Amino acid sequence: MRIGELAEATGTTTKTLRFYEDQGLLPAADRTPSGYRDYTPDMLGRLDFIHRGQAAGLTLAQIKQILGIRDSGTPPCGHVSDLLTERLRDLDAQIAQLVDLRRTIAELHDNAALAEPDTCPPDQVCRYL
Amino acid sequence: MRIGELAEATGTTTKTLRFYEDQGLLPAADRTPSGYRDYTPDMLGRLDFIHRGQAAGLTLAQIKQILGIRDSGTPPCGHVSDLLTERLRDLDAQIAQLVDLRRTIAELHDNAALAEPDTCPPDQVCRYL
DNA sequence: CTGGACCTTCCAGTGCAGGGGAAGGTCAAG
DNA sequence: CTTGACCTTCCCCTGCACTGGAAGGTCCAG
Repeated sequence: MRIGELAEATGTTTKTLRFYEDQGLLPAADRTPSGYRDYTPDMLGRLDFIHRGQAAGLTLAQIKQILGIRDSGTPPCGHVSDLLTERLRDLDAQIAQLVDLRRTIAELHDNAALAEPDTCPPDQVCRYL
Repeated sequence: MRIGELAEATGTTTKTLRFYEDQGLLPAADRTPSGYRDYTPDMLGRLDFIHRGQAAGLTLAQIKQILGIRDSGTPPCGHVSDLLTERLRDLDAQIAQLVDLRRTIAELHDNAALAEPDTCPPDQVCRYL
């Protein structure tokens, strides 16, 4: 299977596939006599895993690490579980921060609704922010 | 006031102040005879505004726009209010998306807790993701 | 044998908000 | 008179995940 076919089958681009190979997420592909990359069908599952990892908010570096564990012959499930735990912690922190920010902005916005722009002192630029 | 003093007074760095000047957020500063930047105290308020804008999640480009309105002699309050409205919309969308993702990841993580790694099919890399 | 679709490598740029560090000028204290 | 802290401009680097484009090779249909 050539790179264009694999790209289409997995909903990505040839550029991205070469980039993944370069970054070590995909093994160096076999080549046809003329130098074209020639992929085996198991790349479909690997690409799918990469997409699932991205959907879960993992970085390519983290996904690469998981793939490395799998490639070394060990089921990476334990590490995946750890990463998911970490991801949950990060998400909770991130959500809390955004909710906080939302509250702050809502207050500012409420104040701005009562605005008397002409009384806004220029040295503060705008007092509603 | 020299650039180092202004940086310290506003809790930033000289690098950042030169960068802001370069990006048009700060007007080109006056110079001493020897070429040093010489700031007037009203930069304190301007820098403070920039920090408030950043704390509200505005980009430097948006802050620059507001400053431009103020510099043209108009109170920018109306535009600020619009930006805050937009920011609220974006934050709501972003929070909803993260909460969604959190739920998905929590499910994956719960599944992973019941993991039997040895039954995890290699072609999927890890089925708990 | 020519055109077009596909493939190759390599280099550079995107957005965001700065940071690092070199090479050199300036100022006040000791 | 020198030391050290400060200032100047300049250009490149960071992280993240790609994307664009140039220059050239390959494959197949007409």
